[in-house]
Amino acid sequence: MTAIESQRGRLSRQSIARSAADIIGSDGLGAFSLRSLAKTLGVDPAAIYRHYENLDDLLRDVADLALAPVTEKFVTSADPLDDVRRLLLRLRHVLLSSGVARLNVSGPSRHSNELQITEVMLTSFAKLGLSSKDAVMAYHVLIEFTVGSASLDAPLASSPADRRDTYKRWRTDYKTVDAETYPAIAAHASRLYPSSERVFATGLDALLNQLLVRSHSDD
Amino acid sequence: MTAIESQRGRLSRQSIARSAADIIGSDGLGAFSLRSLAKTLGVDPAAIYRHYENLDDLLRDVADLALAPVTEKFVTSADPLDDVRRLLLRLRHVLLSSGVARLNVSGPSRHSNELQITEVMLTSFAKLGLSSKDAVMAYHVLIEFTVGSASLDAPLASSPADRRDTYKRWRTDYKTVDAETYPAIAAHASRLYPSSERVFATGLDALLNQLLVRSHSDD
DNA sequence: ACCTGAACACCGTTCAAGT
DNA sequence: ACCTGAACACCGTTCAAGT
Repeated sequence: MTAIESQRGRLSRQSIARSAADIIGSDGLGAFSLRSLAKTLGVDPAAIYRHYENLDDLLRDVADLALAPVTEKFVTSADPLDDVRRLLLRLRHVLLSSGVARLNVSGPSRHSNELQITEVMLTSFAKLGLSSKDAVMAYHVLIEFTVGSASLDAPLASSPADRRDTYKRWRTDYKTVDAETYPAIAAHASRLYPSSERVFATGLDALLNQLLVRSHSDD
Repeated sequence: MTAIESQRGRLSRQSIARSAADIIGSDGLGAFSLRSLAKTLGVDPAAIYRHYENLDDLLRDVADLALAPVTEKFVTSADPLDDVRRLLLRLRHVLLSSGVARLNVSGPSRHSNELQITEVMLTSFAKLGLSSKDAVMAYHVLIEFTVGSASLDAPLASSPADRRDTYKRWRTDYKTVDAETYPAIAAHASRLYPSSERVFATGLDALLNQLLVRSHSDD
């Protein structure tokens, strides 16, 4: 109910990043821009440049902010492999539900939530007896798979029902391909495009399984 | 040497898509826009809309055009698993070198080059004795890993030397994290960020290995 | 010190007009 | 039928000006 009395000191990196994360979380990445953010904040677009160098700089903060729920209240168990599994399933879910999956932040942000995820994974691998070399490699492979596949699945993240419909449409599209030129596709058409959750879970388990095998030979 | 004599009939879906792929291939995705493409073609931006419904429609063609080298002169061997391995290494390389890795084309284009890749993979899995269900799942997992990780590695694709420098910088950055809060990261700092090629190769081999294991139990 | 306002150099897309 | 030109509703970013 209080009217805006002063335009000074209202902004901070925190309040800007949080507002940006809110816009992306509720209306999607497509609804976000520096200008739409400024409008939401009731501020001139240029004002943001007093707090952030540029859009990339801001998005790095937004991405890390969105990752907070991944390690929040995460309790490690006696099974380090299951810990990693649960953590990465959480990571995928958070990336998709927060709307930041498609955010083009290149390279590690090295902010707290990202570092926390890295720390949990590397600790788990150490518990599993992996060498430093294997642990680091496992970390990168699993992160690339999780973040990469979340990024590919993100555009379909609108609603579960919409997603199923999209997949269904793609499957029927595959049925129309020429069976002479593409016999294998024609034969598998009805099975193509299972739910992306099942694809991810299958790939994740395959990778985790193989990490166990690797830990035997290298110890 | 012939001057432009007529503005009519100079455009086609083929010539537009090819020109777009050329721009992206030589100057990168950042240099491409509908307007920059129109300028290269010596045409008004609006002219493109006579041939393509919108940008997404055009990019679908561009993406498939870029995939041509993947199956070109690809010869299958007596080892179907190695065929898949070679195909996906090619796919990654083409995605990165053509500049289209970051192209946000959601869903399958169902154009010829994409279908060709799908056909080779599904055929190889059949040769390996995988069930239809397992073959389709393997296909999706491997494509998500390959396309997803290429997408994440793309921004670093400038030059191999630049890439190494970037990784080196990141590794030294990790050495500055607080060793009390992040002991595992501190312990592994010097090893973090191995070459993305090695990460991909490791993940790919892990997944392919696991596919063999799976094919035993489900036959 | 922090925000505003205007400007710059861009976008994708639409639509009436030309040929 | 195909392309042009102008317009619309946007972008991120810079910089002088206000308070």
